[in-house]
Amino acid sequence: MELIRRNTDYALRALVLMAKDRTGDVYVVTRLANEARVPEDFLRKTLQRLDKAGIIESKRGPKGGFQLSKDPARISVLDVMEAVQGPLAVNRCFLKDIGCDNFNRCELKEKLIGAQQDMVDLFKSVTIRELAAERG
Amino acid sequence: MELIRRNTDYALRALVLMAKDRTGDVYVVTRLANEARVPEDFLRKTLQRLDKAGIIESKRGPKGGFQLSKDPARISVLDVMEAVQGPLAVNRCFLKDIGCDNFNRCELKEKLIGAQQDMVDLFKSVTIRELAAERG
DNA sequence: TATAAAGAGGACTAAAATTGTCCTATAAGG
DNA sequence: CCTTATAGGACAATTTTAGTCCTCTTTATA
Repeated sequence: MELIRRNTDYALRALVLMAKDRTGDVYVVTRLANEARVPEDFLRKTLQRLDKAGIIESKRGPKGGFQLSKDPARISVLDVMEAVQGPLAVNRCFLKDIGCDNFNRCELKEKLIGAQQDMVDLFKSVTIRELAAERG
Repeated sequence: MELIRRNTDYALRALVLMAKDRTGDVYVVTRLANEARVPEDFLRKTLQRLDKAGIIESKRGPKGGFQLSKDPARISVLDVMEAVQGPLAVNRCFLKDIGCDNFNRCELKEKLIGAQQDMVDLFKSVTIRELAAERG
């Protein structure tokens, strides 16, 4: 069971690259894909989602590419996960738009609702800035 | 993205049923499946995993079935998740037997390792007894 | 203004994981 | 020895995830 899927992983790697040498540059997917060692087309799709979520900005045409649109300290792993792999939930019952027939009579609910929030908080507390920080 | 899969969900429901009216009885899968409203054959497979993990015991033959082999207060949701859907990990790098080529040089690692432990603790802290407790 | 360099977006395929079913074997009670 | 139950493996169906490809649009600039 893994919580962070490949697309989120790829997205995080790309964001870390962008956050690292932050000259305000625009990054072309080809370069990001090479450096992060991930499939280019797939990464592009993934970055498009980050764009829609307002985490990065895209620019078309020559000299185009992707660019952080926020301070890395303000981008959490949760933001990225949700942008890229959808809402985080302990299980189906807690998913937006799905819910559960049985929700109001369910014994499992009460405790798990807390667990879900804890998980959300957890991933909200880790930011790209921290991930990009060099280790000693 | 959901963390608790269907098989774990089914397992939890069955365990809660067993924990509730605890007469030491043995439960036949057919009954559990009906009451929990889950596919019988699939549930049986799932219960076999719980058996191997030592969470329940199986008895064959007439008057056979499944039975809790532990105090429900000593069965955590984590136990069930791991028995039924495998080890819990934030991502592949942290999975037993897989690891990651890049593990020692990875910036993502440090923070996520903490997140993983927090999640484990979280699910370890919720037990079947609590799930089975009637709500007021 | 033509060209080339990007991303946008959709269709599609491939692969993998998950869920579910079925068949035969084995154990055990009456 | 018959019936009830699980064990276990093979298999099928479904869903999710990952990845590719083709065409379109945007835009810098020669």
